[in-house]
Amino acid sequence: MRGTREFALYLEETADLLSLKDGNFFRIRAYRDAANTLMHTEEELSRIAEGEDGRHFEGIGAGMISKIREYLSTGDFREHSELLEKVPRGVLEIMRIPKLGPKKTRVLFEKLGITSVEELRKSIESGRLDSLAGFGDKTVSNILEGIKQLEIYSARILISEADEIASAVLERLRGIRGVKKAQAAGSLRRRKETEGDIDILYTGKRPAREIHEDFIKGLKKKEVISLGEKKASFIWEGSCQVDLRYIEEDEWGAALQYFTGSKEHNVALRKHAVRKGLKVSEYGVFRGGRKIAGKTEEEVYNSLGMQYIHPELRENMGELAAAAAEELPELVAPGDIKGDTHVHSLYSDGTDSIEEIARAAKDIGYEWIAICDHSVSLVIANGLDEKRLMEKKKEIERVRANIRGIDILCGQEVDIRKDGTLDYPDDVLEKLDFVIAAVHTGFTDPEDIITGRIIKAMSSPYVTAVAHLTGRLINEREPYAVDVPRIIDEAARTGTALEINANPQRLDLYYYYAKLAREKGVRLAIGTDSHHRGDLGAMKYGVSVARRGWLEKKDVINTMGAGALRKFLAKKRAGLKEKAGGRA
DNA sequence: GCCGTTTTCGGCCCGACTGTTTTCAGTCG
Repeated sequence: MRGTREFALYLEETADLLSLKDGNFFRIRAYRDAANTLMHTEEELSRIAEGEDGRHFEGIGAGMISKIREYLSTGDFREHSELLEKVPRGVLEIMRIPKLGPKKTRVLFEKLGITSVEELRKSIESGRLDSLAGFGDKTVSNILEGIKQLEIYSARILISEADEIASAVLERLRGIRGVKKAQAAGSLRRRKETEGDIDILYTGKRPAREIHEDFIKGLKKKEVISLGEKKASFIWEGSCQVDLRYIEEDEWGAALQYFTGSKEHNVALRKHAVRKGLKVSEYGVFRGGRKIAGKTEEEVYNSLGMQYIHPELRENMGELAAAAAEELPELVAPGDIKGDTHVHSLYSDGTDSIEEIARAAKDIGYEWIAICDHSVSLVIANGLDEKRLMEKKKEIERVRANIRGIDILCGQEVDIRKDGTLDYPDDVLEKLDFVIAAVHTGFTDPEDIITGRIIKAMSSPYVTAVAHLTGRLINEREPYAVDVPRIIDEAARTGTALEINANPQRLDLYYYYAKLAREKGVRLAIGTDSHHRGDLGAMKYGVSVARRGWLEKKDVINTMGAGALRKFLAKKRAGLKEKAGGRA
């Protein structure tokens, strides 16, 4: 799987290099399509190369198969290595500057020999671009601004930050005279984990340019990127690009569909439409010159002979075929959630007492909550030894008696030690209602070591779920090396749940692994990893990941009532003890 | 380079905004 991803990146790079060399447009796209397919599969690269010349993988044909084979035996393939000899990687970096594409980058490289962003900046300062055809004053100043943007805004923002920005922009927009309805589209509406920019659509009864001009009053001039009749782009409070788009009322559905994406979903949808003799654009669905749909999204999908597809599913991962066959899943929804599986209290590194947490959970409408503090090894987070753990258990019993209507589970987030053993002995684990096992050490160990630790932990009858499986912190820390598909298989075998960590900086398990887990019959546990009761609201981000992973209510243990949940917890213990010969 | 309900060749998704080349190319989504 690791090899698959690296190979996909090489394909992507080959496409970039070809575009600089003025390669055939469709050939370049074929490389990108193949890269995209491989980015979204869990299949081993060697398995793909074995298969019936890869026919069942979209965009992987005989040519790609032979490149895969070459890559598997040599670590690279000829087209890629030869192109890289001719074009330094620094040139690819230049192409990432906003408003610089392959054509202009190529001119800079071939006419002036510029091979890095830094060199480009110096060349502009020394006036080397002044006499270059196609590089007027405006273009040059845009490049300088683009270099700054590349540095400042290159990190994608978290979905939680994007939600805040979108709310603020929507509030401002709705306050402008003539604006009727307004809504966020784009990756934010698909609830993608991070956003590169934010798309806002609106309808209005005043010329859009006037509305745009009203909107940008108060923004700094350099924050305004473009200002057109239908679209305006700007940087919101120095952090993120926002695009506003004016939409005609009767084209709302088509526009919302189009600007929600994903790009891959839309391309596939349009191909599907073409096969049916129809044309889809952001203005509607057309047969010949006649518009047959466009007012609502439902209408758009229905006119193409398929069910409405929820935005979270629109990643071209099989949703079009499922919608055409009326086989889309009934996605789990925020209202289905009856409890949170991962909350820290004052006992370790949280800020609230168990009673405060329980009352907050009850206010949300939960039926139960699992208080999972850190275990003894995690000294830095005030991990609990056995004595304090028993105090915590007693306190939970006291609070349980005090607050009616919510079940409090005594849980722990138990460290998986370096050797794969758990941080408490079995007789202590047995006293807990809910155990999530987690890796907090050895992040740089190789894949087989970390995978082995987790698999060993899952074999314990007391481990309910594995927390934040890859350990990534978005924009801060890369995931550790772990063979997720193997762990999913093992989770299925042992009846262990896998956590979807709902903290917006983690969102780990990733949605495509959640989908794989569902396909293998593994249950998912959504935990907010809250350290303050105000963080319990992060549940919605976990639910979004679940929805993006095609999960239904029955796939998510948070939808169980307290009684059903306790039965589920007992089942794994009983099952694994039985397999161990009934001696445990 | 991929692909097939116009099928082994000849197509391959669609449109807006910007800047500059006064009729369009490049970039972006």
